[in-house]
Amino acid sequence: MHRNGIDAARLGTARCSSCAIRDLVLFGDLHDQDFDLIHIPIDELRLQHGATLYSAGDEGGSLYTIRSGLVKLVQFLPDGTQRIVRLLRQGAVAGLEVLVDKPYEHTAVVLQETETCRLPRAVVERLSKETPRLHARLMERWYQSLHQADEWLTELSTGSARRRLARLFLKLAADAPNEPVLLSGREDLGAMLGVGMETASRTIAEFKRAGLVAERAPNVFVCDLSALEAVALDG
Amino acid sequence: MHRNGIDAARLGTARCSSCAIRDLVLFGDLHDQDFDLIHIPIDELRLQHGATLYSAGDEGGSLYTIRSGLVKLVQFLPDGTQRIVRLLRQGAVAGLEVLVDKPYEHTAVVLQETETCRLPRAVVERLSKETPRLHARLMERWYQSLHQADEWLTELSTGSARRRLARLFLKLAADAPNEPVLLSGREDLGAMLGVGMETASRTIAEFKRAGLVAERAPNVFVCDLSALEAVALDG
DNA sequence: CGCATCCTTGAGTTCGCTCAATTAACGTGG
DNA sequence: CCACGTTAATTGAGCGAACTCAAGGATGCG
Repeated sequence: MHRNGIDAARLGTARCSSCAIRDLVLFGDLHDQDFDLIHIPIDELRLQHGATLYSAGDEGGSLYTIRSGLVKLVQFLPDGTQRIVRLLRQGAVAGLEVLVDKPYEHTAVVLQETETCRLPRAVVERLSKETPRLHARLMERWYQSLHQADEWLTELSTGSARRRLARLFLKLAADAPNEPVLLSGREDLGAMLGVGMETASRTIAEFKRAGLVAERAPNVFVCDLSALEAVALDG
Repeated sequence: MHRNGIDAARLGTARCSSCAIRDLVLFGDLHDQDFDLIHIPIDELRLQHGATLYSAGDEGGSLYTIRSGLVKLVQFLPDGTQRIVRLLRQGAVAGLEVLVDKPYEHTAVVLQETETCRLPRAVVERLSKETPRLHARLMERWYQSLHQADEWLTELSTGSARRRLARLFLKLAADAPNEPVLLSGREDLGAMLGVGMETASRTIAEFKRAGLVAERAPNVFVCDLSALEAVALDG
């Protein structure tokens, strides 16, 4: 399952009822008696940059709740090129498709050190049968994924490379406006925006010259959000 | 609700238990006693080209099951341009977002004469509480939407206009390889592929000259699928 | 120190956009 | 029945953006 054994550290068996980010995760609404239904251990994992949660086409055994970090969902085209279709952050769920008995649609790769809970399919299905509360949570995750997919299409796949890049920075900075934005290389950047990596590099360089962003360290950017906003709209 | 009263004909109150396409629709798995729970009428509507099911931002009152026809989901960008993010055909559901208490994400516009069942939110929620069978169906719809969204991004928003157009034809012809493909104008075509309408027109013209497609009547195309396949891959 | 990887930058070409003019199709009213 | 107006589609010309191919720096690790 885990191709990069080196990069996957099993932290232990999760105790959901005392989860620190309980209100964010899939099982947040469950009660103690609900957890009694779980007889399969839920592993908690820490994964390093580059580790693979699962690969497209694998028969899905588990869903993954992202507790912290950043994960990319990659889709490969017949011609070999790849496209990043979504980013997953704290609270998101990867691998929902296993709930409808499909193999994984994407390859899920860790971009920044990630802590995740692996939820065996059987656990979610069992709980889903018993407790209506989980349904609402599940639908919210489906919605979030779908919403992000649509946003990705309209915001990051439409308009000039300048505008796309500006919108990406704004999106990544959105929930922590004062924190620097962390990226993971020009190649990935291109794959997110649907442009070549040279174009990504050139556009970043241009942004730096214009003072829209500054690269504090490799792939660590501080952004002038209002200036980026202007670029996202006017070009 | 219906901006185009002219184009919306109320066919009557649906009787789900004798639905002709029951195995395709959302309520397909329900039993007679389930339907007893419904005390709100489900309207069946016939809508003409150009009619609007709902508009982005509206507070969602209902979901819509597409019984036949073709509907586009359109998203408007801040700068005024619009992008078609998905097409809905027989069996698909529009407006799932109302189930998580969100306003409609898109504007849903009829491209080809469409028959649809309007499912008031309260009905779906009520049934969803009572019968687990509906959950599976609902998740399948979420999955279908998400899957299509991802496909749309990788197949119709990546690569040259030639390749995108070829892939669109293949996608539309997929479930009826011998039927002609129906489109709805170059403007919409551009909005699906993320290119200008002039480019859409030019590319169609090029395909016609090359014998890849033939336009039997305005917006009615017969396709050479294997030739299109080659274009989709090699360019 | 040397190799590998990632990033940058250049030059040339192609592709798609914009603006604009022309043609085609269709429905209305004279 | 034809002239007209309206809307959609086509086509051209010029421009700008992004791609490709390729070379040259930077950085880090063994």
